Amino acid sequence: MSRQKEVILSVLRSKRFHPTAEEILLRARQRVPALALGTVYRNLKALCEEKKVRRIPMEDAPDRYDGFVEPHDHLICTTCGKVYDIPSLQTKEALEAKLEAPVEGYELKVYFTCPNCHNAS
Amino acid sequence: MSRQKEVILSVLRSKRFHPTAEEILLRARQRVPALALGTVYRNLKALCEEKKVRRIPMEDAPDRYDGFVEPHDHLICTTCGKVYDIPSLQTKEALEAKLEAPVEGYELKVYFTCPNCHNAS
DNA sequence: ATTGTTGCAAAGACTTTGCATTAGC
DNA sequence: GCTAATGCAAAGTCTTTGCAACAAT
Repeated sequence: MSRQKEVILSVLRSKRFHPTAEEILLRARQRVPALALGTVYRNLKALCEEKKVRRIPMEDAPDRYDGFVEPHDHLICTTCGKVYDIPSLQTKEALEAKLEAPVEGYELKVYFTCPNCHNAS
Repeated sequence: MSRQKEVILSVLRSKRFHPTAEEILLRARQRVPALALGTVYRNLKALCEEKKVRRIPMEDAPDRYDGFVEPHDHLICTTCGKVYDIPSLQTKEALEAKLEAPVEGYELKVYFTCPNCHNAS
């Protein structure tokens, strides 16, 4: 694992947040100043394939990435875009039982207005 | 409602499918030959805001659109990308009860391999 | 005439990729 | 040395937008 990949992964594991590729770049550059955005994307893609990182595709904004890969769902503020973790509200097995067919995975996103944004309005 | 918008909506309501903007363009041009892709996007956006159409954001492919707006979820083939409707597996109310917070909406996508693609492999 | 929409083409946002260079065995 | 990964910049994909022309009152 290259230094760059290592740093990108450690940024994602450093705390529970859901940064974009750009945000990862900024933090990782504190340790690898010459890091390029293309390298961030390349390594994120590889880390996702290795199941070490999870991508959170966003609807109208850059995708976010999650260093915590145990099953959980996401709660997304429709105002500021911030992403919160929530416990899994579905299981693959329950879905398979309902659908009576094998399921490869699922993605549940719940939209709300976070307390900050709610108070601000 | 302009002729263009009307035709776009009727394409989406003509049958249960989940076309991309391009696919809508091709079908709508049978009735409005000069139709432009920008106009399709503009009208799709308006129709979504009017809640007459639902957008299905896709992860690594052009978004798809759905002319049926009653609550339901989507089953997506990871091989061919085709989208199938399934009955709602969640309700907003159930989510609110679990999360103990007001919820604006949710999006559940379940991934599988459709029978066609499964047989082909 | 005025207002809203269109078609077209250019711009935008995000992500991927080609390639010469560099890093690590 | 050889291979894999990088930085950089250019290209790619999908979507949005500015604007002059057109439509519909």
